[in-house]
Amino acid sequence: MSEVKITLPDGSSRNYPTGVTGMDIAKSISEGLARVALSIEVGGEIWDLSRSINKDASVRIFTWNDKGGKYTFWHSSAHVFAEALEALYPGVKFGIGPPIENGFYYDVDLGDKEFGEDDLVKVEAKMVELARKNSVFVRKDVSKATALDFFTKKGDPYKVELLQDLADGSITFYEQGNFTDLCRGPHIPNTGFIKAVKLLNVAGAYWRGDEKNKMLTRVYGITFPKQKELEEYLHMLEEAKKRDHRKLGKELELFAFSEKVGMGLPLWLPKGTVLRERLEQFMRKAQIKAGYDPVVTPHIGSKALYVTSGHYEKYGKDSFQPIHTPDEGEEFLLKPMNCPHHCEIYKVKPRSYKDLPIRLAEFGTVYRYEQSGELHGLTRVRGFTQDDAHIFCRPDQVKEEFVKVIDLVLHVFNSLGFENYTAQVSLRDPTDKKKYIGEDALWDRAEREIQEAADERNLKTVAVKGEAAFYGPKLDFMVKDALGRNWQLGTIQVDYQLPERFELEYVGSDNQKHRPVMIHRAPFGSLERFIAVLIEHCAGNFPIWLSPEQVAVLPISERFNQYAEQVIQELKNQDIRGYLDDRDEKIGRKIRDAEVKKVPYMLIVGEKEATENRVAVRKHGAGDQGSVGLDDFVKQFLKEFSMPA
RNA sequence: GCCGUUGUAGCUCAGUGGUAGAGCACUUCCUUGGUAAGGAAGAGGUCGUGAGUUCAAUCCUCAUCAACGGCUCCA
Repeated sequence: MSEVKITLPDGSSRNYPTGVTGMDIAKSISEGLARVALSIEVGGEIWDLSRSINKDASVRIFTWNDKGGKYTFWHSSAHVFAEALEALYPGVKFGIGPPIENGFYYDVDLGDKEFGEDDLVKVEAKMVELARKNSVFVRKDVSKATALDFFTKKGDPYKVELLQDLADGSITFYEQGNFTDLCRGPHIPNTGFIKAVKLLNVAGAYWRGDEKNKMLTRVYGITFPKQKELEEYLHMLEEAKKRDHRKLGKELELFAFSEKVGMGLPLWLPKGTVLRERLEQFMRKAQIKAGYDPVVTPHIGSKALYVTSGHYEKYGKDSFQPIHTPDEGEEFLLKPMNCPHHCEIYKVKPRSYKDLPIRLAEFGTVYRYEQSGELHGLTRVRGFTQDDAHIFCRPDQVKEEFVKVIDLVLHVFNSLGFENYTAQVSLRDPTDKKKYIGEDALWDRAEREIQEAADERNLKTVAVKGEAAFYGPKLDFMVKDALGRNWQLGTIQVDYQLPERFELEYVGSDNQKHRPVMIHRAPFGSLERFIAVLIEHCAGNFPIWLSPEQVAVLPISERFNQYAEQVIQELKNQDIRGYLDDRDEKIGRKIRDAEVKKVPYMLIVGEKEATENRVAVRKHGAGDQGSVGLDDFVKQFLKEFSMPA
């Protein structure tokens, strides 16, 4: 009998009879493993445990504790969802139903049926019922003709469409209970592993992600092998919602929106403004150190400016519409980006190669007419301020400048404790060249330079096609929000197009005219989005150098208000931000209110403190810290909590 | 922009085909209290907006605006 050599993750290997299954291997390792095994990775592919292995391979058995195991589990859950849906609503047509980071979704076409909350509950119950049947997932190789015939007869046009793109010989069906689906697999051994089911929400999604196609109903769900894990997950979601910047922004009085002002146009309240201005100061300082020159440009610019830049052609009809003046035919646009203005600053005088790089920085407020459905708290707004700068440099300086910007971005992230970011190299979509301007050679060069610069700083990057700006590729720093959604914060872009369009020049050492290269960069991205993500990261407990209110002075009774005034005045003299709570309330109440407002330090003053010029220190979330002299407190505070350099 | 859900006091939310309620916040008074909510009284709402059905609409219908969850988009 022939044998196959199976190598396990620990490097050990064993021989098994040819045709051994993952389940056989699991059992041979331990009965315990066999009971919890969900799928198996064979030579880099994830397989069903029941599939025969016919050649030597490295394997890894997945359980619920592995990402691959969860993936398999949720993929199978999507099939059970589909089975339940079909049982309850015969005639439903199915799109695709993949596993995702947390759970799965299935896109379905329910015809005219409205699918709401009640339906979710019904389908959930049905799923649990079906899962209990311990139906086995059976894999079948089918020919394309058979598959097409099956789904045509069943009346599943979306599956038929999917099949048309698949090659004959590579098509598999999976069947469990009364449900058969076109599926590459793999699946868990049987439905009985699925013990807890929650359908989370209903959404619309265009078929194949194309807005020209029909919109299907997308149902999101998640399943677990234990009820308790589902409860923990739902609890975790609730906790995450408490950190939502929209909730905290309201509670901590940082920003607000007004229907009258207009959607997507944030109003910065006094406390939010302090936070914002602190961040600006921090960035200004860092930029001065890095050789940037601050500039200021107007909020509008004539249409000609954007025709030159190419933005008008690209976004003109999807922007806020032109502002007209009493002069016939004169048009201005609200500025949607700062680059064209900065190009004009570059052009105010002839530049020599010795002047480069020129780094023009501006906290530029821009306005973009985002689609109404896209607006989202502070992370996607119609008016926002970029910590923008444009570096005009010689071609031979691009990489060095790019690397310096990477350092600046990392400095910002480190100073604010952002550790879990993804550095994404955003490239062109090679299949859709119409979306971009400029010659291929320049694009290739820019894409190469970005990757080289990232490599130079040992930045772990992921390359994503189709995410470039229309004028050039980018290096984007992506950070997740409280609910796991990805947002782009910092961005660095190499641009050979705008210098061309604006006919920017410098005189080289050869006394000839040359084109500079432009690097667009914004380490925060936008103040708005950055603050949103910052709020969610620290759950409103800001680093103290950023806190809108750093210290609350709480007199024990009105008798000590006068001393408290002295304390708060001294703090203000030392640039420490704080407030005096001189309300006619008990100290317990004042403390509670300050704790709820997440004020980092509370200074409690009464008889003892007033006579000895001391303060009783209480730290947010940590309680009483004992009493110190006011001067010592101030000294220590300034030492510990000044803005990072 | 598209699909779905929601819209009641400053905030969080009850509630009803016969023009509304709670808690917190707010105002006043009492209280002067030592580390997470002292007590009392009061004020506050065209029930998102517009139209329709009805003797009567906050509630039913339609439209519209906004927010929320997604999709598409994101200079």
